[in-house]
Amino acid sequence: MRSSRSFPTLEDVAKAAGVSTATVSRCLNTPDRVIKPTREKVMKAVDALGYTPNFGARVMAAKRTFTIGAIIPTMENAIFARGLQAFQEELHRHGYTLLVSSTAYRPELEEEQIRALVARGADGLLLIGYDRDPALNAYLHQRAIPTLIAWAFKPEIPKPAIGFDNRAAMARLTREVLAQGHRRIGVISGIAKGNDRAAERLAGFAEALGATGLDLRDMPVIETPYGFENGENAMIRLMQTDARPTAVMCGNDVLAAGALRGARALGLAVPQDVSVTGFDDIELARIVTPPLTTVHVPHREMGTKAAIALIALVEGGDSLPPTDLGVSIKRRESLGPATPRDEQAG
Amino acid sequence: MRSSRSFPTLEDVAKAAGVSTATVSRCLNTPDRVIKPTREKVMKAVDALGYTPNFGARVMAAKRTFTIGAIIPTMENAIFARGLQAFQEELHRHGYTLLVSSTAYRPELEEEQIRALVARGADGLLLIGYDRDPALNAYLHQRAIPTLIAWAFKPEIPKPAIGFDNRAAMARLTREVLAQGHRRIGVISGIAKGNDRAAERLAGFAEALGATGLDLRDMPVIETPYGFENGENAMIRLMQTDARPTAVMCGNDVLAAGALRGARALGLAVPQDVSVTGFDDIELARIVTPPLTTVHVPHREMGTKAAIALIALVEGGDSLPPTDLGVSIKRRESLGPATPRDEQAG
DNA sequence: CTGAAAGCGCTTACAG
DNA sequence: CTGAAAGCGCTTACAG
Repeated sequence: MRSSRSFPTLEDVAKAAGVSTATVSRCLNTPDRVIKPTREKVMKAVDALGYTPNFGARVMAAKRTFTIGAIIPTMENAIFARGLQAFQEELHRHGYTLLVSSTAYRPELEEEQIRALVARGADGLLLIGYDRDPALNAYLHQRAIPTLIAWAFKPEIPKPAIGFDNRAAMARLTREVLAQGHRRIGVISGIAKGNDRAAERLAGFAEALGATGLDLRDMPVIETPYGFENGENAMIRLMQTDARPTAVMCGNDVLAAGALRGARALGLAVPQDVSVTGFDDIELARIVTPPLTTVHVPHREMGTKAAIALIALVEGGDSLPPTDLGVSIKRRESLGPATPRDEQAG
Repeated sequence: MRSSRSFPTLEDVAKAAGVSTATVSRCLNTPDRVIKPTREKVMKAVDALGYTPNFGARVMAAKRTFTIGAIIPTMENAIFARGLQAFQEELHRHGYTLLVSSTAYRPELEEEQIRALVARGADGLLLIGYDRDPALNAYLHQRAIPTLIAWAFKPEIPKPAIGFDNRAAMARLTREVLAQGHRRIGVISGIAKGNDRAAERLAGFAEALGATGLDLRDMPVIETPYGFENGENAMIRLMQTDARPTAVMCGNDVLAAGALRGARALGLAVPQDVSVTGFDDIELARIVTPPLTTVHVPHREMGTKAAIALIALVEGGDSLPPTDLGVSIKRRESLGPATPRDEQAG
């Protein structure tokens, strides 16, 4: 049993070294405020006793846990896994530890998770996207928990955020698709409700369309949870209609990988019969055949910068302007020129 | 500033409700030990003040954090991401929070991470595999931190573990490959040093080979860090030798996906010219062309059961026997019968 | 540069 | 069922 055996305390060390507990504490936390001989005596005692500070006591006295909480939709999606990995590595470098929780893409669970992490003493919080109940924002504000929003960036919202403009990115990719002559473009989107990144991507699509005089309402759009099989099924549905799209833009790479397989199941060649695009540029985008034209998002960079920004927030206390990481378009084989309708209808 | 504003304390609640702090504490932690009228009075005060327990104080007094630490090689590998996701979901269900740290596949970092999580007050630890410095094991034992090993299972080692027998699994898959007539089999393995799972897979391969009168030393084996491009390069190297293997077994699915692309780069058809197998059965195994024959590992189940077992260890205190989850072989198109040497040499 | 001492906000035997 | 009080092990003004 853990509690029955007791570990050496600061006081034990102080006694062994013949100093006060205050001095031991200083040796450990602010060593330059102690002269060298004293410090050496103390450190020797620390080593001899195998002393480790008691976490709870330290937290209570210092009112900080050096712990950062992150709440993400899921670790199973490579984009969050990579970003979170980089986030954790950077936190570790600064002496912080990561507390994680996931909502499994059920936004209604987020509040409970936030409260749990706050109750666990998280010094700061990393949250994905802006969509949130005002009451929750009020709670966060009242508890004065530094919070950073990642994976999204809206210049008009004055909250600390680090990410990229999903809408602008999708608009850019759409313009590339339009430039290839496509005029009938299908969309396989993630569920937009409760996911502002998905909603923004759809909005960006509509925006680029509008600029060319086209209308979103004329395009076949399917919303489906992110997932390989869902992409496959959606693709099959889209291509079995009378007015087949010549290009299908997907809400992320996983959906696009599924769409590729859907096309194959239908005997359609990509991009000759139909073009496909993704979003995120995860490893999968390079692995599938043909490789995906997609939006490259710097996930690791986002994670690293998010860690730095959040620590600054926690330690500095003052707010940070939203920062836009920017994305680029990765041109690969899955996007080609539009094929005249009659030819492809075969 | 967080520290300047102070939140209501237990004592504030006690005063507001006209009871002692002990009673408030009981209402929150062991409500059945308080009669209903008292409890209602207290809860009303809790709500009115918006009271939340102070984490540090609670930890110090209770000597528990309700926090579990996990140290994994990386979140970027889907197998750990999925398992950890399930692990976290189950922990959450039991009121525990997950603290994560990763070694980026550098085993020498593990000790530091373990100490950091212990210092953060983790009530228990999830560790991957058995390979560990004896001094570290001694430290864990001395601190009396309940520890569970996952992703591996060795019946002969009497430590709490939950996983599967990597060696037996690889031996089984090898027998399938042998049954297809392959006698010259290449291996693209993960780095075995410091990774007992990779080492065991290699050992399982050798074992099955030996049972058929073949010898590992006659087979071309490449060790390389897990990674798509590494698999691709290794495959190209293997197939450019004089004595080409007719089948290539890979240490995991990511390497196998790379091998598939390497084969394609060389103009080799899979499985007609060369068979390829994977390990893990992540989503990718179904996505690539052709889909991979691989070992199916129940990652989510492992995560969920690991959480349950570790909580039992933390709360019960007594040890658990190692449990074997078992794996199955997924037969897909990437494995086919061996082709006569002269034919394929072309 | 160092020490005595208060205080952080809970939990939990121990009484009653 | 409830309360008074000790105690958990640190940190940090405040003196000196």
